Amino acid sequence: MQPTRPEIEEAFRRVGLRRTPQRFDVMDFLLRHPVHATADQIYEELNRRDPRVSRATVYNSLRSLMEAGLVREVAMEGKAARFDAYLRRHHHFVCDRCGKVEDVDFFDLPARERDQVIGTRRVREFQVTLYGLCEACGR
Amino acid sequence: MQPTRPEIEEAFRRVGLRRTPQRFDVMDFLLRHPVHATADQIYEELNRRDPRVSRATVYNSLRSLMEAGLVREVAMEGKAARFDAYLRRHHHFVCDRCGKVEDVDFFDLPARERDQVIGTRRVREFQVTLYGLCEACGR
DNA sequence: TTTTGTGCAAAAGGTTTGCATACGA
DNA sequence: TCGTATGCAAACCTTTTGCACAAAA
Repeated sequence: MQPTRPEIEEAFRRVGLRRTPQRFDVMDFLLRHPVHATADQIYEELNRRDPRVSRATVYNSLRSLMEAGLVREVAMEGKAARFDAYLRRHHHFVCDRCGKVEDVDFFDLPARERDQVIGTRRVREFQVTLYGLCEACGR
Repeated sequence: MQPTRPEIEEAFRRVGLRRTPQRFDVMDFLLRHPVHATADQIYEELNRRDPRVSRATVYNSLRSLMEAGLVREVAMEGKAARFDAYLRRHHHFVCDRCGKVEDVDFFDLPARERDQVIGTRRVREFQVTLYGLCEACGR
């Protein structure tokens, strides 16, 4: 989109991604809407603003952004995947009722239990997903 | 299949699920193969043993088992869903290389951090997923 | 100029559904 | 018997792919 968003340009440069308008817009959308949109929601919005944007390109962009580590896919039971700008570590909260996915601040695991449980596996990363009722649904 | 498996019959009775051969076999398969099979893998195996088993019925059975809380769906980024008999709480480990999903023993989260992070949301459950290299791939 | 991305439409999974029939309780 | 599950095939939804053209570095 219009506002230059130097952080995106810088991130693209850092990971060696070409700056195409479509790819830029996908990243921009994810940063502006931290609501874990589906590929289709991203497509609808970008295509409405600029009809040149195709569904395939949204998927392609998401893939390159994921491969570059700037975006993460949040696998959702049964439903379409959701996407998440991943510039800083965090966990997720999924509302049982409205299905919304919210970011929650990162926190670490208790080292003792974790080490006991992982045995000799080499753990690169972990992700905590909490389920329950979000603030709006919970009252 | 053949061996009566009283634990399954009992679980079905407990949650009020009819005992059909197909449904029973799906549950039995998941208990015998704690490898987080896809619906299609379950279908292939059951249909090979008994050609009367259809794909739709495998999906239907998985759905009723999930609704009854006996089975859990493990959402996998990009790929087909995997299914997991969920008679006791546990977490998951996903191998980056071979894609295998392993159960790891349940452990709790540090209460302080968790409460800070969830704020006023009502958390019903949580799930930790660890990523890395499994024992076989790690050396 | 070289390489990579884009758009389109078609294809490929994976999962759900409608309907007549079969089966469990 | 009554109500629910099954099997089949078709429908559906999401995602990927092949190819010719366009744009980035």
